[in-house]
Amino acid sequence: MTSINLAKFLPVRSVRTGLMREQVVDQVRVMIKEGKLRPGDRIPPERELARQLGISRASVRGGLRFLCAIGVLTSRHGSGTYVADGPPALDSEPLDMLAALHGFTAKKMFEARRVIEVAVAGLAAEHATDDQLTRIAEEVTETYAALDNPREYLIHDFGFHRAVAAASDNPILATIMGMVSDVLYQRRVQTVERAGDLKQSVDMHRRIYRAIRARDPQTARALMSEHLIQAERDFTSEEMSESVDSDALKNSAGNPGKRRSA
Amino acid sequence: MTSINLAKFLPVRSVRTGLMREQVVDQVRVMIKEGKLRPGDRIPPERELARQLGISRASVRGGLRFLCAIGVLTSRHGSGTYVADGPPALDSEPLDMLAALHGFTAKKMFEARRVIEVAVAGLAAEHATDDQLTRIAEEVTETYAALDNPREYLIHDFGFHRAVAAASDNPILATIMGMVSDVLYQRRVQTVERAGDLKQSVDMHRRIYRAIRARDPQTARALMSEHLIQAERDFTSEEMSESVDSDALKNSAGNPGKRRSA
DNA sequence: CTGTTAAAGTGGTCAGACCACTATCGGAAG
DNA sequence: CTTCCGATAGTGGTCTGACCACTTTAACAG
Repeated sequence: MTSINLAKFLPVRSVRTGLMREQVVDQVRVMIKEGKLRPGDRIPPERELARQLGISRASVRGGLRFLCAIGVLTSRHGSGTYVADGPPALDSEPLDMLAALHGFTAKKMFEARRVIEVAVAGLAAEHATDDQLTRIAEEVTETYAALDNPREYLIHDFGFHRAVAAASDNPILATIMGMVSDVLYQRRVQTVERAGDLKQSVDMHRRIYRAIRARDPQTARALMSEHLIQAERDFTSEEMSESVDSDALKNSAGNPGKRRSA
Repeated sequence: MTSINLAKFLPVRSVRTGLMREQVVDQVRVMIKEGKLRPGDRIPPERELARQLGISRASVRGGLRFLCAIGVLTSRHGSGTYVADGPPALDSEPLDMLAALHGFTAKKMFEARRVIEVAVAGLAAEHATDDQLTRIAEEVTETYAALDNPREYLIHDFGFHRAVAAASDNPILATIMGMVSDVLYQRRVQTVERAGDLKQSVDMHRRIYRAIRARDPQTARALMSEHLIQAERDFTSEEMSESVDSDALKNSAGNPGKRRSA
């Protein structure tokens, strides 16, 4: 680079009425859709992007923050900004906010979850690989082992459902299910200490697993439906039994899924 | 306010290792969950939020940008920042990016859509109000009227599905369906000019509508399933017939849903 | 009362600086 | 030679203050 920033002499703002930070988003979007950016890749430093696009670093950061917010990028302080890797996932925060904003009821939430999970269970029975079956079985085992530890139990409870979704061979449904169940998980973790019969629930997990392993979609669907109807009942009764110390452990609550921040 | 900014004298950064902009997100999140912020409300100006929280305006903007990105807030240049209003909706951009990043196939996309829409059609048959039935009928009519205008046709095609979802009485499923179908819409709009028999599709819409109006969930579900299987076939064949001028109208493509920007 | 204009308010951008954290590489200690 | 550690860039995070672009409002002229 031989010269000072030319941008200030060019009416860049005028030619494209769009926002400056949109340039960053568009640039990254195009590169992703053209396959030039793969999960795990590192993108250029903010200062260099600013120079390349002829805009300020503040605007670059605006665009990058947007992409971080929707889960496409992740920033690591001191290291760089990377394209999100790992299994595809949608942040549950938007849905969670939407639920609070529009007063979505738990009943409707469970209904949505049931619609998706029942289908997912059927697909898993059709498509699960041996590895995926093993993964499901492991979660069942871990859940049994955590029957006396509500917090740990819950992690493997939802881990089971996540494993089933992963075995459905449909990443879109798995991703959406993960988003919905994550919202439910965050509510559940606050009440699970007052839970009733946990064993009954794991037993059902085991039966679902067996149906999937037996390649029996119909049974898998039926059992999953029954299981979720029961889960809703349990959840509702947990919420009913208000206890004074309910928020004692609210803060230290772990999360089985990934949790993005701004 | 009687004093200068005190923040610089306090080791704010130290006590909470968290990011500064997270303060903004947390503040808004709490206010939403406590019901103090309703859709359509205007939040304080950036400069005032910065003063209240004792952080810089840049950090405030960071937090607000995050909330805008996930669809909770919308900024209006020169006016203010508002809590998102209108019907609940999840931005399709995250799912769209995820699809590009992980190579989700159209086949899987349609499968996911079918799972959700079939269920939604059944629920609509059970719960649709008269107004919602009218809304669905209107979309069918408009679609018939646009049979000779592929672009307009497509808007009302997806409008029909959106109307059915709205009638399901489950905002979560409706929101998720909107997100998925929006991704499909954006791909479809690029190929619809080469579409084949549009009338067959809208005829099916009419039959679905009748099943819903007749309060016949089973038929509604069956017809919706059949309809979407056919829609997938149509879409696939449209994509096969590659044409040189396919991107001529790509830019001017309208969008029936809302489209957020950074 | 109506239409126009000026002013204030607000989000968007810019500039340059400094802080906090990470990764890397060289040299010192074992 | 290996291991450990400290210096050193490199990178994202934050701060400051200024100015620009747009919207809204209110004052003003007709």
